[in-house]
Amino acid sequence: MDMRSIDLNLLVAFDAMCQHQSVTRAGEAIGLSQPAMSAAVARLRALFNDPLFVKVGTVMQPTERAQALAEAVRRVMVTVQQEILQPSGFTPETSDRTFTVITPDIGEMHFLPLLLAHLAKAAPGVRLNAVSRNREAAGETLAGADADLALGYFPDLKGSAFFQQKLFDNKHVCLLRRDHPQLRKGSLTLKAYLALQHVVVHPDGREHVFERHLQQTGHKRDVRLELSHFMSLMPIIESTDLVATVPRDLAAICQRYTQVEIVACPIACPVIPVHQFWHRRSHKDAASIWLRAQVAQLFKAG
DNA sequence: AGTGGGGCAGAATTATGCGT
DNA sequence: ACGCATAATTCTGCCCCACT
Repeated sequence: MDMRSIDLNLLVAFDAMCQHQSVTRAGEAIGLSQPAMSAAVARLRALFNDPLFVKVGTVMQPTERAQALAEAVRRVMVTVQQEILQPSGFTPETSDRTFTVITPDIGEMHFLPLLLAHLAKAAPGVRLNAVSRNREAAGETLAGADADLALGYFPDLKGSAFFQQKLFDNKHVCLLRRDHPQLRKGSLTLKAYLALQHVVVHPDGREHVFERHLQQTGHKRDVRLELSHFMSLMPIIESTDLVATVPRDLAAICQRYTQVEIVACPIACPVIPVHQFWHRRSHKDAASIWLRAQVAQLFKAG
């Protein structure tokens, strides 16, 4: 049977007949006169090649064919009512939605603890899925409906397809172990900074703002260790004389969990603007709007 | 591509017949 | 008397085509 040959309103009539077992009552229930309802039943009979409802005493009793169809038709009615005709809204208190957020490992450390704590109270059924994407893939993932939000520094997410909201500026600071000899010598001068041994993180596919700035200004450092993950920094800084130059939010997390100190960086690198990004596809989506509002409330500076 | 008019098919309504 | 089916009539929505 071709879907196009069926008037789906006939399923409404069928469902009403199952519920009321009377042409007149079923018609009243769905706003049809008795003759119109009778005609709808006649069309259903022709469609399914079965009487569907036969008069037994005072009721129109469903035939075996009608009984076999009834449950499936009811499911269609419920699905249409609940998932198509319901006004689009988002109820955080009862939602069991899973939000997917693109963010690098720094972002996971910075955003997720606070966001999760907030969700536990405001939306206890909501789940979070944090994924890491490089600069090019972040846009494709948002556009492909595989993520709701990107949090962090994504300079490539431009154009009319994407919206963004600035959350805060991240500047670079230096991270040394708490009993590092340099800390006894006062503030960190450029000369002292360049004389130290450095650990540098090159996360895969991410923008290396500070490295690019050093190249442009011609400063040369003694790099003793290169890493691909920020997570490894904490035990390494804590147990060596190496210095790392990292975004302030990461440095603050390291300081919270390990014996390290934050020192102002003597090289004035441009600040890194941290935004939340979303695709125009989810711009009007009630759940996405709600999530963006929570992120802005929790992390937007000023 | 969008709009408006004519024609057509089918669904709804009214009136009525028929069976229980 | 009540409820279902049917004939005649009316109404509505869709399609096609011409026009802008």
